[in-house]
Amino acid sequence: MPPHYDSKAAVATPCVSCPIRRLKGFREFSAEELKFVESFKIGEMTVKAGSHIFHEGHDSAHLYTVLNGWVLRYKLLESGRRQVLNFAVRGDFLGLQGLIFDKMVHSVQALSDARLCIFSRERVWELYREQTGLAFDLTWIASREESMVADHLAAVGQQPALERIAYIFLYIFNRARRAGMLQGRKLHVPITQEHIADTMGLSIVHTNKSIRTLRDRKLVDWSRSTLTLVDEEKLTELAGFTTSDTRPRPFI
Amino acid sequence: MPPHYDSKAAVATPCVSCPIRRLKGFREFSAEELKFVESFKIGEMTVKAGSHIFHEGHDSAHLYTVLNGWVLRYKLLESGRRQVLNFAVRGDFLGLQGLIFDKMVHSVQALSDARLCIFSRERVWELYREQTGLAFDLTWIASREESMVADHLAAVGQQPALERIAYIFLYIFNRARRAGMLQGRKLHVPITQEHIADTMGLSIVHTNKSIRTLRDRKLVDWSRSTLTLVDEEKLTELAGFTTSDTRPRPFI
DNA sequence: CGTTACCTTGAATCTCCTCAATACACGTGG
DNA sequence: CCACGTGTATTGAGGAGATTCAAGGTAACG
Repeated sequence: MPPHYDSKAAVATPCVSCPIRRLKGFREFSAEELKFVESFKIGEMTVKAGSHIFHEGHDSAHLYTVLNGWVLRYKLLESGRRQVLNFAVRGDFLGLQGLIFDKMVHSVQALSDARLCIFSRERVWELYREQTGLAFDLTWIASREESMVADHLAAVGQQPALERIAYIFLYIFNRARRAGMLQGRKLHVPITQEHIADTMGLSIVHTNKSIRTLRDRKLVDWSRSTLTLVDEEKLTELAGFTTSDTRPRPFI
Repeated sequence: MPPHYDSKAAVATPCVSCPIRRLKGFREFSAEELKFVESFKIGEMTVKAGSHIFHEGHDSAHLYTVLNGWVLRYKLLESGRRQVLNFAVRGDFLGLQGLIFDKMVHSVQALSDARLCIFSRERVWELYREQTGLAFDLTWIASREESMVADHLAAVGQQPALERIAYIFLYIFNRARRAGMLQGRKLHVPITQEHIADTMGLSIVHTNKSIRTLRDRKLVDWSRSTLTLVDEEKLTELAGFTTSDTRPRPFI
């Protein structure tokens, strides 16, 4: 089940001038690393909003880095319910689990139109052999991903609804902030209340009522897919804890 | 806050005759890898039941592999509530996050008296430089850990209490099975109902009532720290899904 | 201008939680 | 050997929080 390749794909950017590298918080690459990544990169592709990049249970020949857009990682249960595991943004790596386990253990879907960088799965071995720093980056990425999912688990398992919503809003906002995706204090996200509900283990109805409470208390605003943190401090206090995203060290 | 070293520590086993390597499901090591791991290993230690191996927020000079015993990884929230992230058994690696983030993002505690293999954190760089296979193993370990936490998240976020308990019992049993820790169809575990509750985001009382229901339905038995799967098939069906532990490929 | 996707709100219900009390096993010290 | 404390398991009762059901409402799009 190959992903949908956009025929109108723009010309791929060379890694040297990759916009992600310029974002602060992303580590420097050596000239040698940059050269390797350039050869490691197969190309770029654009996926349409709603289309799937990986299907749970299937394998994939490729690995991706998100260049633009919002991406969803989720699991479907036999009951038909969906657990959202995480949201991916610019700079996030996709498909590591497919590489490790030979098949994906969750699905990955584009929430918005998204542009992805494509990497060769075969050459990963070369990467491990020749690029120690990049190999460590892959471990870093996997470990950080675990840390984020663990934070979500703590929120879902131990916090009441209002605190959970506060937590996930903060989380989404902070991730977008680091990826340079904010419009001032506002953030436009293609995330619905149903996504929030499926992330935090709540019903849509209760999620909606909780969001309304947060709005009434003037902590956040949420309208037309735009998230505004009105009072970030109080929201942080309410959430109880935040994913402390120390120094990111992404793949591209 | 250094871990508690047991003065009565037995002599460390050479890696060549490591009992874990003989367990099926663990990958073979090349002679070269074995030699490296031997030099990578600092020693062994025994920790007492209840003592901490890592504290959230602190760093550590060492990495560990569990040789024997049960280990708990958990997070404490500001509200005082605890989220158990996972249980570690023989062959599981501890402290990777401390290596990656310079500090632990969760705490690690021995549930029983446990014997650990100690590795040098400094020499990890050497590992990445010279031992491609072992470097990949570390990524594998991080990725698998994420996958397990993601499964727990799906259960906690989307399943009712009874299904959650069924899930975690199956999970614990399967992990113990792969580690060769079963006594026939029984498993002696130093896990309390409170641990189960804090893993699955339930109160102790409701956890107890759910376990009772499972016992009444003759699916499991739980008495004196001994877990028996009376009807594994029905339990699996009830749980809805299980962590499909493909080919383990641990560190030692 | 009708369809679709998403958001919103009220009402009834139920799952799960807290409180409270008791029981049981185990280890320690008198 | 028994009394006592501690940690764990058990059970009932009442209530809070979250769910489901049901019915709109609103914005976007062809």
